[in-house]
Amino acid sequence: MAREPNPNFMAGVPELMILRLLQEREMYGYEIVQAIRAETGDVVSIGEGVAYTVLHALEREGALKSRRRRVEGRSRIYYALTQAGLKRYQNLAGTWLTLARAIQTVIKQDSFQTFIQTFIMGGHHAAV
Amino acid sequence: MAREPNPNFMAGVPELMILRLLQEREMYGYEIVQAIRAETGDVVSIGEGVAYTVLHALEREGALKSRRRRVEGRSRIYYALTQAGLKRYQNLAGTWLTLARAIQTVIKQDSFQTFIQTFIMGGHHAAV
DNA sequence: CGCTATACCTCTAAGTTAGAGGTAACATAT
DNA sequence: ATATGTTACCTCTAACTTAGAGGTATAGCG
Repeated sequence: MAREPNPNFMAGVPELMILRLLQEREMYGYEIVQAIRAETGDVVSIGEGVAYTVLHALEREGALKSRRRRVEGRSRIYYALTQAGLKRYQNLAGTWLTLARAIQTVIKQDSFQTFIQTFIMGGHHAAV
Repeated sequence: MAREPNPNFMAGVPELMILRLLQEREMYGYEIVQAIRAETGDVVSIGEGVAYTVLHALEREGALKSRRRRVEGRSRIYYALTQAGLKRYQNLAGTWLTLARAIQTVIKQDSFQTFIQTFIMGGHHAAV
């Protein structure tokens, strides 16, 4: 039960990513976790525990609805966006775009340091 | 003691913003809170409680050092980055740039919805 | 049969944040 | 002098998010 110092770089990102995916098509938990990694090139990687927690919370709040399906002999719980869920995604996405822009602007003001980060030190990974 | 549902859109943003400012010059808590609002055009607005909590934590961890100064008859506690603090800022900034870029890319894939958010619904504000 | 991958789930510890609350000094206006 | 407002510091709690460990069960393959 040794716990890392936990950087905890962000909040709401898992939810945002999940809503983003479900806005396109119905998906199941396990699939969502893999898809987020694939979509962001591993920049964002959420654990299964977080994924299911978020999915359950969103369903409880009416943003998602689920149905059990048997596909290729496997039992899966597919989640789909409700109208409320779509609205929630649009709000979250809007807020994040604004925030992401603001942060980039502010941080990039030290261009020397950005140069180093981007071209010399290379990429970064955020374990969500 | 009525509590809002707490959107809690992000984590680490207050720390990032504070380090960013102190990387330029020595500042005091109250000043930092105003500066963040000004710098981001109110997109990011951290409460005093959060600001002082973060400042104290960062000092405890050796990322900042403080000194009490009397300026214009007012007693202020000025915080400055240490070497460790600078390093910490550079790491955090790098991670956030990458994250912000990834999120923007992913979200902007639904361009219709982005169009609406950006040009029709207008800006968003995030209370951190 | 044992192994791996799929697929679901729960729990705890640690962390962040909002917001309410509080103190004190100074500045200006009444 | 007193009131009000601003500056400037601080603490506390409740709510929430997250990481990570742990657990179950089924399917497919060698």
